[in-house]
This record gives sequence, C-alpha cells and structure tokens, in this order.
Amino acid sequence: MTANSELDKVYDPSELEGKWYAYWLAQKFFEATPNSEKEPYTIVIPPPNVTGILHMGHMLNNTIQDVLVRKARMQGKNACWVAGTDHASIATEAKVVAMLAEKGIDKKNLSREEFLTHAWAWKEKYGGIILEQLKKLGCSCDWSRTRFTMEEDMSKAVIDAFVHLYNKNLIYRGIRMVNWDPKGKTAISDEEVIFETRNAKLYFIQYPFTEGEGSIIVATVRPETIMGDVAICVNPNDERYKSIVGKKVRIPILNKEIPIIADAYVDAEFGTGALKITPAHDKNDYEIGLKFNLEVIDVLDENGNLSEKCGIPKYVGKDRFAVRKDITKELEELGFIQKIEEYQTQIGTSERTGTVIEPKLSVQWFLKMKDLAQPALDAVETGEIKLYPPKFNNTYRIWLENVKDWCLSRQLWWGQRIPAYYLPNNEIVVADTPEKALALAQEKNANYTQNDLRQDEDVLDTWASSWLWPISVFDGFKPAEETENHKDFNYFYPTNDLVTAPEILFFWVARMIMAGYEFKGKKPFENVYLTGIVRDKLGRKMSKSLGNSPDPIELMKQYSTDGVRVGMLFSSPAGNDLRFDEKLCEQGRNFANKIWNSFRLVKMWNVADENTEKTISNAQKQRGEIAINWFKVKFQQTLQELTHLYQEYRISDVLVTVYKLYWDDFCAYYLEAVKPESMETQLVDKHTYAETLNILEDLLKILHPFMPFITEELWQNIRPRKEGESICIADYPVLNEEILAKNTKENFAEKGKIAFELVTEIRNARNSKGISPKVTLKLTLKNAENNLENIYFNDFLGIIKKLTNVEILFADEKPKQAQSLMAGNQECYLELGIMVNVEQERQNIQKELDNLHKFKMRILGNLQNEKFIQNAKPEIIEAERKKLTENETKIVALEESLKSL
RNA sequence: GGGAGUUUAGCUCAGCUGGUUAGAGCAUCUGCCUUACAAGCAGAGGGUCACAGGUUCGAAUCCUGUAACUCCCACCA
Repeated sequence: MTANSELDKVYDPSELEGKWYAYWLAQKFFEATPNSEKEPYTIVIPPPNVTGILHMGHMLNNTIQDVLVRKARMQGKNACWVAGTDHASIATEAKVVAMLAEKGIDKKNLSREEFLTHAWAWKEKYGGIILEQLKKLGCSCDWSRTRFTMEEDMSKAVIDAFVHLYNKNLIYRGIRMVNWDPKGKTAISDEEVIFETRNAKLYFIQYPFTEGEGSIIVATVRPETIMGDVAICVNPNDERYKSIVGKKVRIPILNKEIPIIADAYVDAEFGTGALKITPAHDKNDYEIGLKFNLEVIDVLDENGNLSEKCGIPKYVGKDRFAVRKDITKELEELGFIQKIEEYQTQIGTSERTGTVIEPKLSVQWFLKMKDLAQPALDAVETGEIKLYPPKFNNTYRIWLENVKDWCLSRQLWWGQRIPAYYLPNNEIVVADTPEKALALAQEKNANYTQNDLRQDEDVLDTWASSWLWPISVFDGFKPAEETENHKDFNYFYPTNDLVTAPEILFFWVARMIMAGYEFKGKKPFENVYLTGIVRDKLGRKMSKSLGNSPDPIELMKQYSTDGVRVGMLFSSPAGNDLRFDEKLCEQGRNFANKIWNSFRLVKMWNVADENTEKTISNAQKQRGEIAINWFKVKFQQTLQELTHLYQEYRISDVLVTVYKLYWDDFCAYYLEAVKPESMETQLVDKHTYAETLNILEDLLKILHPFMPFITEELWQNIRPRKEGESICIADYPVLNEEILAKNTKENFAEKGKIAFELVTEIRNARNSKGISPKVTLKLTLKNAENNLENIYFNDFLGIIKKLTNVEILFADEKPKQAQSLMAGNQECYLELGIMVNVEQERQNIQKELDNLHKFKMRILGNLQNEKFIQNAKPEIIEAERKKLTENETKIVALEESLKSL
C-alpha cells in the first residue's frame, strides 16, 4: 500500500486554505509585540477605502506585501504588517447619501449627528468586507492591530496634527479658486479632477463698444458666465487690437460696461485673440483679475445653479447647462452671436461623482507645503528613502519642487471636523477640544461662553488622516504615559517597506514622508515599492465601468489562492504595468499541481531498512549521492541569486527563479535521477530519502512567501509536526558557504550542466529518429586509456544512463553507424540501431563545422586585431582565447567523425 | 505646451558599469497515456534588439536625431 492512494492526483485547495489560515490565526503567528531581542520588520498597509471591495490592484499590491512580510518573518524578524481601512470621506459619504436616497431620505433633511449615525451604521455593516477578502488572499497581517482612520485615537491624531501645524503658522484660510464638485457640494483637490476630452461648442459673442460703432468678438465655451465678465483681455502685441485697449465694451443682455485690457497671457492665435475675463469661474481669469485688481462676480451657487449675483432674475436658481442653452438662444435672437463652432476640449470632472467641475472661489483651509516639502525632497535625493524602481525619483522631485499648497477642507460631514472655532466677532481660535478653544477665546474676552463658539462646518481631506498612518497606527501621537513611553512606536517606526501604486506617490507617499519628518523627525519608511497598474489584455486600466476586471474571489476559487498569487507576480516587475491574463493564474495553478505531485512521488517511496537496504543497487545509491551533491550546489547558487534579487525588490524574478529551480532542476533532473529502480518495492536508501526530504523542505520554504497554503500543507506532511509548528515561522534557508566552497573544488554544477546537455542531445537524436524511449541505445565514450577518470563528468554517467536509457561503453574508435555527439570536450557516439544515412550525416556534420569555422573567424578577428589586444580587458582576451581552444577541439573532433563516416 | 518613461521572439518580460553565436516563461509545432503530475513528459522552430546616423577594436547596451506608445504635470478661452 503506497501513500499514493491517499493523495489526490490533482491539488485541491478548497479545504486546505481555510484550515491553515484558521490555524495561523489561532496560533497568533502574525501578531507582533515589541521585543528588543528581535529585529523588527514593519509594513503598514495602504489602507483600502472602507467602502472598497477587493480588486486586482489590491491583489497585486497585497500579494507583494505578504511575500515580503512572510519572508522577513521566516528570517527570524519580528514581522508586523498593520492592516486597516481608510474612511475615504468623499467616497463613503457619497455611498451613504445614495443609500439614504434609496430609502427616501434626503441628506438635507438630516442633522449632522443624524447623518453620522447612519454613516457609522453603514460602516459597521459593510466596512470590513475588504479585510475579510484579504484574509482569503492569505495576507499575514497582524489583525489584532487593525485600525480605521476615523476611530477615536486616529482622529485625535489628525486634530492634534492640525493644531500643531496651525500653531506653526503653516495653516491659513484663504479665498482660493478650488475645484468645486456641485454634486458632492465640496471642493476637491487637483488630483481628484479627471480631464476628459469632450465635444463642446465654441461661441463667438459680440461685445459692442460703448462709444462709436462696432464690437469686439470673443470666443467662449461658457456663454452662461458672461454675467460674471469684468473685462475683455487681448494680447498687448496684437496689432488688431492695439488701438482699442483701454476702451470699453458692453456685456450683451446685461448692458454692463467693462474695459478692454491687455495681458501677455492671451494667445492671439486662439479664437479671435480676445478673451473674456471671468475671475470667479476660471483659474487664469482669476489670476488676471488679481493682477488688474478687477471685481470678482460669482454668478453660480454651490449647486452649480445661477446665483442672485448674475443679475438676471429669470436665470437665478437655474442649472448652469440649462442656462447655457437659454442664454445662447437669447443672444442669437438679439444678434450677438456671430457663429458657433464645434470644438473639442478637455473638461474637468470629479473622480468621485463624475460631475463637471466648476472652478469656484471659496474660503478654504490651506496648508503651506514649501517648508514641509524640503525634508521630503532631501530624503529621496540622498537615498535615505529609496524608491523602487528609481525612475520615480525624477517625477517625485519635480512634483515636490513645484508643490502647491494643500487644500485641507472638504464640505462634508464624514471625516474629522476642523478644530477651528469662530467667535462672534469672526475671530478664529484653533484647539483640539472645545474646552481649550473656549479658554483661548476667553483670553480675548473673558465673557465668552461655549455658546459663543461656532465650530467650522467642514471636515478635513481624507489624506489628512492617511498621511499620518505610519505614525498613528502605532499610537505615535498619543502621550507617552498612555503608551508605555511609545513602546510600539519606538520599536516599529520607522517602518521598512511601503508597497503602493504609483498613482498615489504624491497624494500619499510624499505626504507621509513630510509628516514623518515634521511630526517625528524621522522618515516613515525606508523603501517604497511602486507597483504597476493592473490592466486588461488590451492594455486598458481595469475599472468597474468597463467591466473588464475579473472577480478576485472567483479567481481564487478557480485557480487556488496560491495559483492566483503566483499569477499576479509572474512578469510584473516594480513599476511596470501588469497586463493581466487569466492564463497567468492557470500557470500558477499548474505550478501548484506540479509541486503537489512531486510530493506524491516522494511519499510513494519506501525507505530501506537493514534488510532491504542491500537489495538496492549500488548504481541507484550512487545516482542518489551525485544528484544530492549536485542539487545542493544548485540550491545554494539559487539562494545566492535570490538574496540579490530580493535586495533589489525584483520580486517576480525571485518567483521565476524559484519556479525554474523547482520545476526544471528538482523535478525534471533531481527526482528523475533519484527515482527508485524498482517500481514494485519503491525502495530508496535511507540517505537519499533523508536528503530528499531536506531538499524538499528547503524548497517549500523558499516558495512559502509566494504560495503559503500549499507549502504549509506539504510541510506539515513531510514529517510529523507538533502543534504550534508551521512553515510560517520555520527558518528561511541561509547561505551555506561550505557547500559553495566544495563546489569550487569539485565542480558539481559545471559537470552537471555538461551531463544534462548531453542528455538533451541524446534525447534529441532519439526523438528526431522516432525511436521510443523504451529502446536501450549504446552510447560510446571515446576514451584512449579506457579510464573513467579521464571523463570530466564521469560522476554523472549513472544519471545520464537513467535519464536517457542508454548503455555506456568505452572505445577509441567510433562504432559503425553511430552519430557523433559532443559533451563539453568529450566526444561521444550514439548508436541508434538503425542505418545511418551517410549523406545526411555528412551534411549535418558539415553544417555544424561551417558554423564552428564562422565562429572561429570571429574570434580570430578579435585576437588578431592589435587594437583589441591593446584595449580589451585581460579577462576578455583570456575568455576569447578559451573560446578559441574549445572551438578548435570541436572542429578536430568533427573532422575526424567526418573522415570515419 | 512642459517633463519622464517605454520600444528586445506571436504574447509578457530579463539582459547591471559596452565584451558568449541575444535569454526566460507562456503560446506554437512534432512525438509521447514512459512505473508523481496530459494542469503532464521529451524535443524543436521562432528575433536586422522600433528606425536612421554616430562614437568604439567591439553596440540591444553609450551619444544624436526620427517615429510610435504610455504616464505625470499644466489647461488655449
């Protein structure tokens, strides 16, 4: 009875995954507490939106984090991966408003408190979904540390930070042009505006001169804002208009007089070369308005409807786009429209609500960024913080050098309310609690009571909490006495690696760096790994609206979680967009299956005892011995490579390297070489068996960060394990210099390479002649002294025999009807047992000789070139000479075979 | 408009400071139900390294120009 029958032929993850994840949690393997004897390794998750559900971007991102964390944990570090969610003020508030609307509740009819009650209820009900999904992905987060950016402590940190910055005079209130989202009724940041190319119309409107005949024609896409016009601007060098600068025109319909001014900003080539200046509704116009000290007339209200100020009662309260139509019609009827052209323009829309953004003047809170940016700039410049790939350094620098002040306020309720209080005389006090605010107020006037204080209605931008994330998750803002003198913070901060999408390099990464230096005088992390964007096969970004994103949970069901994790990481180097194809997951699944079956094979074997040991042939034992030596070297060399690749964060290269080691070297060569001779007894000697288990165990360990579930299952079954043991916390293999040194002496790796090349040649010859692998062929090695020691790779002869089904002979002469093969410098003859087509064989050899001669000419071209000898590095010249010798040996051998045909 | 990046096999990507006859995986083709795995085994074919110049003994690699694509920033009404 073999173990074979106990194990399924196909890897079935359905029960394993849940079982092992539960075990890991129960054993608290992922929980980390400060321990001065262990080196910490910390990652804070980029907190997904609390409204979020897992998408392919998360899959990529979190798989990478888990690989890093699991590896660090196995390397004995105190690995701490902090998870949590972001309150995402706009997105969440939008969802809650929509949910309420479905129930027939209008936000307008709710008080702030009522609304927040609904919002919290919603959060409690739906907020944790994504975290549960991350567990499915196998993420080894310390769930006991899960945070939410709006929980009390976290919010307190945000408020404290605000007060700190305010007191440093870095926060100010200003009238600014902001991107107004009329649907969300909030200002949004530049980064949240998406420009879309849309078809629009360009209206050519006449503004008649106040004196004399004629008019100036202005091209605009926004006729509904003419009531907000305060000037017409032309380029000072524009010959057409030079004479009229300083004159006045009348706004059609409104009949208001405005001046013609000149400024170099205006492009004479565009439209008519005349621009209407509407400071309240265009950023550039606003700038010009400031320069010329022009009035600002805001003709729109917060809903995007025309306001009282527009001066035409019938339009007041009407939607901006409706008014555009109406006013166009009216202008046309009155003859003010010269023409209307079709026009393509970039229109800013809100990332969150999709509405067309309205540039709007409003009072907002701003954070001065210039000083904060400097340390962040330096940190990356000096390499104190490293970005992977480094190509992002440039983008980062340029952005920070031109950083603009950060608009902190949002006209929403879901978020941290701005801790600013207005006094009856409109003075402002800022403090973290109403009590302290009152105290401050009373310094101004002792008679003030709490009732005199009116708190600002706005909340802070979501990023005002996320930028503190690496600090606040470790309670870095809490007083020392509440946190055992910042025990967690001091131990886990600065964190090690941050893994995130390049889209939020500025929103989030740069700001976290600023916050780190500003509040703690220390960087928040050392390395930033920027992932690529996950796209579909056609290169389109995956999005809900396109419906081109697969459901990650379904994928994991179909291909196993390990399979999908592998699929995500195959060929997705840092910073490169990933063109996702389910084929990749299939490949991952196949790999899992391969691993599964290699394990089955080993499980089938029976270990020899004292009695049976002697029934095992020496040949089998010898093969085992050589294969073990060879593979151990191979493993060490790979391990060396992996260290290097991990250091450079080349995660997919790590995966591909391990994949090849497992599939090609371990399965195709090692296991095939070591396999028992007798399929009845399946006997292997003790030594081979023990070493095979060791090798398998090491392989599972280096695979574990990528494929946590299958590796745990197999690791648990390799040998008996005790409760509380796990591959999660097993020691990651360390480099063994001894094995590598031994190899330099004995050349296992190189000998194996030549031997396996010969194997391929033999198989190829067999294959091309259509000879079944079952037929044993004769392989004769040319060997003058008939001395095994003369053959460089003699240790591997047994393995060659096993892998190719040949009988190995020695002779000086080439047997009749044999095909010549070269293994390194060793000439071999393979008898295929069929008539060799002499002419065909001659041609083959001749072709090979021609190639060798061509190559020889190239080498000689170098070696006979004086300049090459003068300029090339000695080791290059040496290499060329070696090539030449090898080339010549091969030529001699082939010429001999040609003669003997 | 400004800046950055990319372009290597049918596809996705390696190729570090110039020095093997340019590599891998997938896909394709051929042959195999060979005593773990057909989600597999064995083997093969496939590239003027985007294009044009230049530097060099030597260029996928460095320089210049051109083209295509991508991203970021700005936003000509």
